[in-house]
Parts: sequence; C-alpha cells; structure tokens
Amino acid sequence: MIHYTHPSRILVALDCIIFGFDGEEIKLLLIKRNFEPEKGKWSLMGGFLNETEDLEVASQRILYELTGLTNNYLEQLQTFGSVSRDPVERTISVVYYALVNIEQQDVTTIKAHNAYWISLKNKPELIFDHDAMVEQALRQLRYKAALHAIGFELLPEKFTIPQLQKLYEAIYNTKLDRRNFSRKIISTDLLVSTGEKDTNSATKKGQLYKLNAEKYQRYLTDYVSFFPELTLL
Amino acid sequence: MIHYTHPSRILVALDCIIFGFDGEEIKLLLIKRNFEPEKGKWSLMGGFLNETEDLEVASQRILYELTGLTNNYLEQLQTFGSVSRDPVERTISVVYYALVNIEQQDVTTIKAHNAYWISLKNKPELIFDHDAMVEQALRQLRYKAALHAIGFELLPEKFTIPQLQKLYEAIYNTKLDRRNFSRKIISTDLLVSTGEKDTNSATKKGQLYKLNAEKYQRYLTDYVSFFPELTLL
DNA sequence: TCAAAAGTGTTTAAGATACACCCATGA
DNA sequence: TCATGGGTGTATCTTAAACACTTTTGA
Repeated sequence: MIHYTHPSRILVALDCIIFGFDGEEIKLLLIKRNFEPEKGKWSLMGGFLNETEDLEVASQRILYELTGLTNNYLEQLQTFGSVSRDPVERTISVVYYALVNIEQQDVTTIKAHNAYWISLKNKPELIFDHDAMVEQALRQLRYKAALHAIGFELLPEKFTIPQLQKLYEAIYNTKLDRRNFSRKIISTDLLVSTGEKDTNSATKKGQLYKLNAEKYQRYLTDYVSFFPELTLL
Repeated sequence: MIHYTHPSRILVALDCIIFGFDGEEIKLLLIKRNFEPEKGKWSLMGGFLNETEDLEVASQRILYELTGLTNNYLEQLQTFGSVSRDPVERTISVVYYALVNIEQQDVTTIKAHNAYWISLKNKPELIFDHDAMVEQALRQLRYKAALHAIGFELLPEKFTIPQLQKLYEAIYNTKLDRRNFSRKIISTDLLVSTGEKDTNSATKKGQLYKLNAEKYQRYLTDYVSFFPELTLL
C-alpha cells in the first residue's frame, strides 16, 4: 500500500453522549471508571477508532458495547482536537450523541461497564474535555429538537401528548401551555391515535399515540417547530 | 511520554470549504490540483494535522495558506471517516467551512495554489468525498444563515439592504419580497446607517449600512430568522 | 365527592404576506 | 424622459399566546 509522506499519524478516539428521558428529567448515561486513566472518576463512554473501521460503524459499536442497543438515533456532534485534551497522548476525539429509550437498554452490559443514568442537574464533573462535550451536545439537542421531530427517540413507542410535553419541558427547562402544545402537535399530523389509554396515569388516563412513520421520516430532515417560543423573531 | 496501548494511529486531514459571494452568486474557492494524488482534478483546500497542533489552529493555517486571510468565519462542519474515502491511505478528514469576503483575499497565494472561484452552479466534480462535503456545507450554511446573522461575513464592510437581499436569495436560490425583507432587517436593529451611498449602483444609489457590532455578536449565538418562509410550521 | 390530570374552544395580539405608489439616477 | 432599481406604507390573513371550562379517574 502506498502511504502519504506526512509523518503525523494520530490516535483517534470516539466519545458518546447518551441521552435518555425517564418521564421527568433528561438523563445522561455516564461511566464511573474502574480502569485507567482517571480511574474512579466519571466519564463518557468512549473507545478508539480501528484502522479498518468506518467512523460511523465505530460509533455504533461503542453505543452497542455499553447499551446493547442498535438502530438508535446517533449523530456526529463535533471533533475535539486540542493538543492537550488528553494528558496521556495526543488524541483527537470524534464525538457522537445518541438518543435512547431508557427502558430498552441492556441492564447487564450497563452494569458491566459500571455505568449509571444521571440526571443532567446532578451531573458530576467529567474527565478531560468531556464536560464541554456534554454542554455542546445539550445545545445541539435543544437546537435540533426545536426544529426537527427527534424528541420521539427518547420516548417509548406509545406515549401520550402530556408525556411528549413533559419531554420538551425537560429539554428546554421550561413550562409550556398544555392547550397550545396539544393543538400544535395535533396539527403536525405526526401522531396516530392507537385507541389505547395510558394505564400508568394515576388520574384521568391519557390517549396513547404512536408516530406516523411516514410523516416522521420527512420531519427528521424538514423543519418543524415543536417549541412555541421559537418563532425566531 | 506515556502512550495508550491501542495501536491504530491514523492520518488526520483537514479540508476546508470556502464560500464567497460576488454580488450575484455564491462561489467556492476550489483548487485545480497540480500535485499528486489526483493531479489535474479539482479538490477542496486541505492539509494534514500536525502532532503538536490544535485542530482549530490547523484549520486557520490551511485557510491562511490559501487565501492569506485570518479572522474569518470558520466553523467545523463534520468529520468524514469512511475507511475507503482516501484511496492512498486510511485518512479521516475533519472538515471546516469558511465564509470570506471575496474582495479581501490575497490574489498571489490563490494563484500560487492554482485556485479559482467557481460558482456553485458550475461546480466541477471533486476528488474523493469532497462533493459530499460541499453538499453538507451548503446545507449547513442554509441552516445556519436562516437562524443566525452569519451572512454578513460574505459581504463587504459596507453594504446596501438590496445587496444583503441578493445574498440571501443566492443562498436559498429563491426570490424574496423587497419591502418585507427590508422591513424585517431594519426591525432587527442589526444595521447602522453610514450616511454614505452606494457609488457602484447604476440607477438610484442605495444607502450603505454597516453592522451594529454589539447586536451582531449576540445574533451569532442567538436565533434570528432572516429567511421569511422559515416560520417553521 | 374531591383532587389531579386530560381534553377542548375562544379571544386577542403579533407577525407574515401581498400588493401599490413615489423617488433617484444615468443613459 | 424613460427604464431601472431603491425606498416606504397599508390591508389582510395566519399563527402564537393567553386564558376558562368540562371530563375522567382513583383515593
């Protein structure tokens, strides 16, 4: 194989910010490291890129190793490349963020990695530049969820409109008007009524909806605003 | 220095999509390669990341080498990492896009690199995955310029509102209503009248404005919509 | 029967859109 | 003086925002 003459081959890591939603709060899947470096501290799930592995494939592998999940929402965020970001060796890190249904993961692999779901509000300090990664991922989540229908990735297959509203309130750390929210969601035609009712609710049982898969695919790339105050000037 | 045991150190390239605006069309600064590999074909400006160089610094260096420009709008787009994207050797490429004022660059260095401003409509086929990079950069430019006040980076310091409108029409390949556009821009309070008139115009000379620097800084991070049809459902 | 959450309708205000007229300039 | 492009005003329609009442459920 021919090679470039440029000498500087660099270690390429991947780190993954994994978001979940428990019905009340946005949570992060974080690892309490029982390995070096920085053993005992908190970090994101990560790994190295192999020579013969696509970047996309590597990110899916890393998510799978920790959660047992495939086919999740997984999007590249940004690459972090300060010279001094990893004290062990010059390493650049390609960062992905994932949205997962918190009820679907494989508890065994999570335990094996010493990982825990931590709510954003209680996030401990993380190693290296992982705090900056999380901050940027949250910004991207807010940005994207305001314009695209990605929030559903954090919910179970069937959900009520009030549940969806709680999700958006958690993402934006705000309160929304129930009536306006409901009307707006209905008007997108993104939801299909299942006819079933939410059995968990303690009081009046809400109607369970699922996604209109076709419309949903369109809204992943097209603009929609699920966040009322974002009428953009 | 301690090293990780992981063996796969990989060549890290940077590629840069450079957008300009000539008053009528969005243009790309492309290189007709007089060097290997793919000599004779068109490509983006690129280079390799050095072992002791921050990623951000490297992207600025590459932009400077080609255009002689510093302090431009330069933002990381995404990292491309297919195994087979570069036939010479496994290389991942961190892609940046830059917005430059087409009148300010250093013609000498551009000539030295055998680079030319090509309008988007006449873009030739590029090497490797550079076409996909350009496509994504354009999508990002459209996305971002609809919400943030970044378009100004493509204009000279002083400009008329009709010039600004032409820019947005070029970015979105559409026609906008002159009266509504003007009102919307004025209402943002982003422009400051200079009192001067555009001397280039053949007919009625338009008022020259410049940016309200303070407001501008805010709008780089905050949302603004300069694109009327983007009321997002 | 009462508290808590779900569901729906109305009114108002703001913003987007469409459209018409006048002004300045140089050929 | 006329064609071209710049500047401003107004009416209408759509959408967001604020707000009140009724229904369902289990304790």
